[in-house]
Amino acid sequence: MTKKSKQRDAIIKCLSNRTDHPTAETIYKELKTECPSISLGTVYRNLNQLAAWNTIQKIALGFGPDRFDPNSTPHAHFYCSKCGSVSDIMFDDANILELAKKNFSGQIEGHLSVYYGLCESCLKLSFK
Amino acid sequence: MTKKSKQRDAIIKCLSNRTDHPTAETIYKELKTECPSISLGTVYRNLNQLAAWNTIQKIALGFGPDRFDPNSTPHAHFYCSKCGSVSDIMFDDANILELAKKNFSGQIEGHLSVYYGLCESCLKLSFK
DNA sequence: CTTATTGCAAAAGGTTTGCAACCGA
DNA sequence: TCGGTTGCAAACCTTTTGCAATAAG
Repeated sequence: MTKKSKQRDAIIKCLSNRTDHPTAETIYKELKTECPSISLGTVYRNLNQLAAWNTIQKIALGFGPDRFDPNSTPHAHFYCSKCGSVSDIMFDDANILELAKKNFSGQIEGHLSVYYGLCESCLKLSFK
Repeated sequence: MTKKSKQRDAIIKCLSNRTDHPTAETIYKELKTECPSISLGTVYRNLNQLAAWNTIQKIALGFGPDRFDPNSTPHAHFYCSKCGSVSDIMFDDANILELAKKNFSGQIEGHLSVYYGLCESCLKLSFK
């Protein structure tokens, strides 16, 4: 049986208000002001729990700390190698999964997909 | 100027003889018999160097230790969530990159792509 | 002789975990 | 009261790094 907790609620609220796919540490620091007793371990524990419940999504970039996304629908992400920002790339995965399945003899259940390069604003800056 | 080293050659040879995308630790243990003085730090240093030279490829799965692939051509990988094996999925990335570019306003330079599920042999076992 | 490379061990970075205290049902 | 949740700190896992010694050119 799962009980409600002030900390978990605060974590969900904080994550839902953001579109920047923050790290556990970022969330921890933000919550520290409104809930000074919270600990980093609790943030990690709750984020993992929420991800296991498929309420949120954990995004591994392949380097550095994991990011978290309040949108648990499977979608690809983009990492800007200049400013470090992470954003969504929304498009239908179906064709991609089809293509992958055609080329693989096992059973594909999911896909971690991270594109990298220059985000829109860094791209603009590089032309100045 | 880059000098040749017995250790680096042994690492390349070891990796080239494998198709299982080993971790640095696995390579280290295998080399330990033929070259007992080698250290894990040296294995990491060389693998990173070779990846930077684009001689090999470093594969981040998003969890656990990184894997290494003697094939530096960009291609997707598959991780079996049952047996932990990593294998290649070869197919043309071009359409996928096209699709991603259409849906993103920045400049995409590369793509980390890891599928997961059951590999062929684990799939067979699950029907027994 | 010069300097890239090594082995070693310590440190870094990110995350998990054990445990006693706490709090919600 | 019962057991899920917390805060804390220590442990963990993987990888990087500083440094003196070694070896390639």
